[in-house]
Order: sequence, then C-alpha cells, then structure tokens
Amino acid sequence: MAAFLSAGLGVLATSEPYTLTSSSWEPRLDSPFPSDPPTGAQVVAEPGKQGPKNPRVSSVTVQLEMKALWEEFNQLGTEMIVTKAGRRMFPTFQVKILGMDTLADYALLMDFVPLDDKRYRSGGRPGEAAGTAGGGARKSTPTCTLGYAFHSSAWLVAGRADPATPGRVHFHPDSPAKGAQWMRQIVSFDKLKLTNNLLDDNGHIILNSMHRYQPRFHVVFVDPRKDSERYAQENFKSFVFTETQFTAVTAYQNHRITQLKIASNPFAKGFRESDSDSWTVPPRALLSIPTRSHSG
Amino acid sequence: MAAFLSAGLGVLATSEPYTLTSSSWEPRLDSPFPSDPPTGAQVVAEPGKQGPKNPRVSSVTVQLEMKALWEEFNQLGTEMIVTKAGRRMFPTFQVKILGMDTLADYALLMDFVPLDDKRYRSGGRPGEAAGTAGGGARKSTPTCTLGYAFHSSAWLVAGRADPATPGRVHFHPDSPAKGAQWMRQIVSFDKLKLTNNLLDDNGHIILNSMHRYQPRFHVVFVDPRKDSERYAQENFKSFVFTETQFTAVTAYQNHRITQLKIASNPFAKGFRESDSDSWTVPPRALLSIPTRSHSG
DNA sequence: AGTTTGTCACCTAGGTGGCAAAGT
DNA sequence: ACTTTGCCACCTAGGTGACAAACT
Repeated sequence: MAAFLSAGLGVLATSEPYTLTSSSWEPRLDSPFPSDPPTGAQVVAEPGKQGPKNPRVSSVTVQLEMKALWEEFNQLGTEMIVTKAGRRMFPTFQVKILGMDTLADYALLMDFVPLDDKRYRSGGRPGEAAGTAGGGARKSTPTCTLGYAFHSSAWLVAGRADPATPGRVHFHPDSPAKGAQWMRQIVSFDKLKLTNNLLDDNGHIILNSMHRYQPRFHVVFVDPRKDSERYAQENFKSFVFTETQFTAVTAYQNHRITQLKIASNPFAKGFRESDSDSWTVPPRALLSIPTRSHSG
Repeated sequence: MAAFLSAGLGVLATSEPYTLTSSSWEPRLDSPFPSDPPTGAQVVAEPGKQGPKNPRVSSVTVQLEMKALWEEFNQLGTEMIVTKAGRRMFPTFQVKILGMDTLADYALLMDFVPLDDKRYRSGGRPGEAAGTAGGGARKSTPTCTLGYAFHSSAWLVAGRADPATPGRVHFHPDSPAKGAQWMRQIVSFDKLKLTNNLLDDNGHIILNSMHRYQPRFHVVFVDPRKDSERYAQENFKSFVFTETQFTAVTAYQNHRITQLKIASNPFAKGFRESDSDSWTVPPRALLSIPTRSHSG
C-alpha cells in the first residue's frame, strides 16, 4: 500500500534526536526530565521551517485531541508500554484536521524520533537520585525530582542511547483518502502499536525501552503528477505536539502514571477501585475513541 | 470515499430481478424454491456478456471461499437475518482474486439484486403447503417440498414483491487499493451488514424481508484518465455465485438453517450442544475469517 | 397467524495492568 | 538490582440465536 509514497518518505529524517525548530522557550519546573521544552503552549503545532510548501499542505492545520489528558500524563512523565507482540499507545494519538483540499488525496502517517541520545534507568533510592548515576554521559543538570513516587525513585541517565532502531513509519490505515474524508471526523491512530522486538514483522513501530521519544504526525499530499518524487519536499507538512512525548518502558516505573492510565483507559477499568467518583481526569477523557470507516 | 467512482456505478443496473445470462441449465431437485438454476457448477463465475472490457478487468478471475459451506446452506435454502441495526451475513462473502494488474488501482464492491418478483411467506401446515397459498399471484408450480422441517411448513409465494429498496452498494473498506494488495490474501466482506430499515443511515444494504436476493461482486478498475466516466462500461467486471443466493428474514424459518448456522458460525458457539463432534460441516469451515489490513 | 422487535445469555476477539518468574 | 517476559483475571466491544412481547 505504501508504495505510492515510498519516494517521498526519504525526506523525513528520523535518525537524529528531535529538537524544536521554532520559537524560544524557558526551563520549566514540572518535568521529571532535564532540559525539557515547554508543552501545551500551542493548540496547533508550529512545524517550523520546512522549506517552500505546496498550498495543498501549507494550509493544513491540526488540533490534538484529548489535549488535557496528554498534559496530565506529560506532567508526570508519560510512559508507554512496549511489548514483543506490540502495545497500543494510551492516550491514543488523535487529531482534528482543518484546511485540507477536500478533493485532493492525502496520506496521514506517524513516526517517532528520539528526544535525546540517552538511555534511562529507574534506579537508586530517593535522595541519591541526582548524584549516583552510573557511567552516564550526562551533560545537563537534572533540575527536578518532583513530588511523585517512582516505583523505586527517579529517572537516571544510564548512558548513551542504544543503537537507533529501524525508523519505521505508521500510515493511517485509511490512507490515502480525500481531504473531505479526513476532515469529516477525528482521525485516530488506534491501530498503531509499539514494540521492542527488533525483528518485528507485523509492521509495528520499533522503539528502545528506557528511551524517550517524540511522536510526529505527517500530512502528505498525494501528488498526481508523474514526477511527483521531485516535489516530495513541498508535498508534506509535519506536526509535533511536545505534550505527547514519552518514555518507552516494558513495565511502568512511575506509579502515578499507572494510576492515571487505570483511571482514564476504559480497558483498564478492571483495576479501578469500586467508587468511580475519585477520578483525577474529567469524564470526557473516558469517551470512546472515535474510529473512521470507509464503508459508509 | 465513493465519489471517485460514482459515475461508474450507474452502469450497474440493480432494479430488475437477476437472471443468469450465460449457459443453459436444467431443473434441480435440491432447492426448496421453484425454477432455481443449478449451483456449484462453476468455481469461477462466468459473468456473461458485458460488452468489451479493459484488459485490466477482463483478465481478473475470482474464486469463492467457503464454497462447500455455501453449498450446504444453499441446499437447505439459505436465509440471512436482517435487523434494524444491521446484521452481518453468514457465511461471510469471501473471495480469492487472480489476474489483476498488480500496479493498478481497483475498487471492490458488492450489491444485491432481487432473484424474482415475489414475496414469500412461511405458512400453512405440512402437506397443505403447495395448495392453499393465499391471494398470491403465483405463476410457477412449486416442485419440491423436500425432507426438511420448516418452523411451520414451507415457503409459499405470498404475492408480488414489495417495492424495490434503494439499490445500495457496499464498497470493500480497503477500496481503492492496488491489485497486488487485493491479491495478497483472501478478500473478506465481513463489514457488510444487511438491514430492513428503509431509513437506514449507516450505509448498510437495505433488503426486504421475505424476499430472495442474489449477491453480486464487482471489480472496478480505477481509471486514472480524466474522462474516465466515458470508460465506465469497460472498466468493471461482475461476478455472480448462485450458491450465495438467499432469502432475507427477520427470524429463521427453516430450523435446519438455524442448526447449520449454530454449527458453523463461531459467534453462535453458545448454542451448540456439549459434544462438538457431531458437526455436519468440516472443521475448516470454522476457521477464523481472514481480514485485510492496510497498516502493515 | 404470520412477522417483527427488543432484550438476553453466551460467545469471539482483543486491550488492560498485576504478578511471578526468568533474564541480564 | 534492574529489566523483560509470559500468563492471568478482568475489562471493552461486538456478533450469535433464543425468546417473549409487540405488531399487523
């Protein structure tokens, strides 16, 4: 299926750690990680300088759904489980799209870029978190080990990142489709799964456990011209929502992340306490995840 | 989504009762309905004269999956439940496709045409089935009320067909896709649902209960030419498998149909008797229904 | 009397985190 | 000591025919 786009994908560099390309920022206090850019500042991501763009994509605007929930997770340091068989993300990455050419064909896809070149570990005891890290190449000073309880204590830099995994992308299953179709309702990436299996042959996204990642969202205009490869650079637009960054883990490290997942993910309802009034998330966070269908 | 094809759909006439356009046939004894053409004779349907065709579709060949199971149902007189919310078909219509241009785009769709202009009812007592039908406009003589037990007794003609329902079509959700993708594995129409709700707004197939229908399968080459509407007639090819014809019902009329559904549909396992050895269907009939996915 | 509707118990299919055990 | 794996109970989500009640 993805053959129609393969040429255009070369333009998405996925190997180097992601850095914000636009706007300045100041250190924030609510992140458990050093040197984090601020989040939640923009409703619609500013993709920064990407060169001249086809108006078919330059006018496209994207809105992150469940933004409040993402921010709630991000303040604790979002973790996403990776398994051999592949695990969905929660929250699910969902967007509302505006500004497409209703009659043009677009493909939507996601990929994940490393947020830094570090490997983390969940070690030590509270108090010695900042000082006793192993043979790490830690450069920046960890500014905060805030008031949340880790499974053991805190995130420590454990060294340089493991070799980069194959930089896979995930096409939304409905790709390609007309702009009108994409804009009709919320687009949900609920089929996307994360795995730590380097040999995965199910097409899942391969990530290294204990590493941090930034999801990216790409809108690609399917150029009908025969020499469309020549225009690949102008025919896509990328969006980054910093509040969706996360640490890949094989088991949750921060117990408050676990509790928030249980409180907000319908599939984890079995682990909720009987009284369902003590949620920290608003009820709308529990609304069912919209899906898109072609058959209508 | 279907906009790219709407012009081409006009060529599919769905209003008049379907009749076999090719080959001769003789009366058969295993059908509970009068004047039924033979079934199961051809592995691949012969669509008959459809005018000159684009080689992109003329070389396409289609093989019905679960053929043995379809025939088993057809010998009893297949019934399909229709509900207000929409009900899936069982068996599911599934095909294996050969002969497509691997690089060309195709859309696959189904529609349903009336098999005759009659309305049926499930009336009378055994023995008086053939003679005492109500004020029907019955023209042909019912030849067989074979050795199976109806809920009451037999299918009687109850009069002329109700006004034809809106002739909806169901696009396979993966449409459009490359020939290579369609041929990679079995294509399953398991998202298709039948309804008796004339006001249905879920895009389901609308049928009249107590009427007989012939499912049809259409392969449409998505012509990249700007004036593709001009070539609509040559760009599609239709296939009919007579063993898939059925009567739409709101509740099963033939108890042997019910039992065969229970025996062969995994979702009806709850109604099976404890010993699972007394099936009349081969174990392969119970294999899971393959689905196709774009995300790989 | 025949047909349709809505509810139900019982399934399939698959997404949760917990947890013990294994791995490193 | 920390991380990963496999299995589990418990969910969501939705596909079955049975059945009683309603409809016509």
